Amino acid sequence: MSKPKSRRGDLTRDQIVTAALACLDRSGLEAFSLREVARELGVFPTALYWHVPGGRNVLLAEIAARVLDGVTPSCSPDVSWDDWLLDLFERYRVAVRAHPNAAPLLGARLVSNSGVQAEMVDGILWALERAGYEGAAIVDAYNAVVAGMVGFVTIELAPAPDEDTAAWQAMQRDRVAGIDKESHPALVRHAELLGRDAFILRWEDGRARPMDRSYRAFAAYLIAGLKAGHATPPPHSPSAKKGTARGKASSSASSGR
Amino acid sequence: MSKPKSRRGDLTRDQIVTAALACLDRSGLEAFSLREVARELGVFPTALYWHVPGGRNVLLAEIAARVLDGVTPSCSPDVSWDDWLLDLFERYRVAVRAHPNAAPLLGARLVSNSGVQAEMVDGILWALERAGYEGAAIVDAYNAVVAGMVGFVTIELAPAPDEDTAAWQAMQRDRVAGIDKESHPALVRHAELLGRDAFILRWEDGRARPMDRSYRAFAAYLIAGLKAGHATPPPHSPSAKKGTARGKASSSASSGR
DNA sequence: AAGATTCCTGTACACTGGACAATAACACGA
DNA sequence: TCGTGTTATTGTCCAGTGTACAGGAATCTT
Repeated sequence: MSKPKSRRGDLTRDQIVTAALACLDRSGLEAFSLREVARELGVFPTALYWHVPGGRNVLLAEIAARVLDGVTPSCSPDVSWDDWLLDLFERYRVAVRAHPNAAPLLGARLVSNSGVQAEMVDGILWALERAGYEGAAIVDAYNAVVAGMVGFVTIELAPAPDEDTAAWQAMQRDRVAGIDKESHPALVRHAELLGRDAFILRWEDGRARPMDRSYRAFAAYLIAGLKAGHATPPPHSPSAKKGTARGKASSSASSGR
Repeated sequence: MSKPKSRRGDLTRDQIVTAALACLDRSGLEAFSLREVARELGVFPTALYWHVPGGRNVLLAEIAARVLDGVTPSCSPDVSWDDWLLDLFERYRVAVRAHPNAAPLLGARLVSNSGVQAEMVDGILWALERAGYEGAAIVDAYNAVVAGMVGFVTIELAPAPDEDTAAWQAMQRDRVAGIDKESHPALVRHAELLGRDAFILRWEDGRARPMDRSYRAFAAYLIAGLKAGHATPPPHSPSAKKGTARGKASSSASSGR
């Protein structure tokens, strides 16, 4: 699988990305190294620079693009816009779950290859138009969709520390078990149910314990909000002063375009 | 600030975390190194291992905890639950924006220090209880809140590539400018407005161009969904078969406990 | 046949996180 | 006052990283 190289001019950019994705799947993002990719291809590390100028970061971006290849559903007018969005949510998650180690690339980097994802962007806008959004409001709605979809999956798959998992899991479990009943009553009240299925408290990541139900609920919340939000355009728009009341805190405001 | 060390027994864990956070703020996460932290403290790199067993990763986790210290608003029954959530959203973002380079730590890692964030968890649950959530549904609502809040900010602050930004920005801008009008009509239609304020298309990250308005809109959507969602409990619950209609795609389902 | 281009081999460098042993400074009981 | 053990830090070391750069061989062009 790695040996039948060595001929001349065989090394393709695609091959490199494929091999790199395989490495990433196998060894995780922390341990990802150009040298391992090169080893896999039976090639000197610096050979990669010829096909992937820009080196490591560019290669990682390429991987991200590859992972997201083909996620966007087709824009058939037969499906309602909200069903289309739900479909996109589902497919995105499936695609990323196929390469969970790539999740941080998609969520915690400004992906450069907007070319590849153009159809996704186009699709979302198309759906939101059909939902009644237009003008400046569509920008916020679009950002909400992307942030929700990408954000949830990124966090769901955020990797747990790799050092002896057993001990760490036990520690984590004990920690939530030993939380003060007096000062954190609500937490203790639901500790049982939250257990391994709640962000922050859980001791397994989304690989070991998928969060299908929560993800679907999340998508439902968001889309419900988008349905309502278009009727009453959120905060901004011409006249809007107290829109949604605020509490306290928050120093920096302003600068929102 | 870095010299008056050298005495004995002066090195504290807190000092280390402080210095590390300073390094992170200055040099970014990619370039973050124990050696730089040690240099800042005027100390040998391996000395850090004494106070921070576990090394790099543990130190990063510690930083994350430090950044989130004190975000959670107090749970006064005077504010409505949705206002309280809005306040949390706002404060969380302000806290992370103060140390944008730490954003990936919060969003793309399973933070271990659940102890520190116990009050946040407790607060969210308290708010959701007042919103009418209980039983299994509260888990999903909780996850939705965390995923939304953390997810958005993580993506907003996802770092742009650091290599000569000017050239990269130009390239990125040209790319969206040159998108095919025929195959991506909706995109081109809104390209003007989306421009620098939309995920994926933008060529600056959230440091250079904050997304205040979109964030607030996002929070509003989500909370609106949570209001509605509690009335009609989402997908699951005893009898629920077709809940929300689905489109196509989606191979893997199941396993949601 | 000769030259230019394309692709890859090698070498080199500055840097990383972290294991480990030696060593200095202190605390404290005798 | 003197050991003596614990704590905190210094050094040394190693395997491994990304990538700049100089060549050299295979292939294509003329």
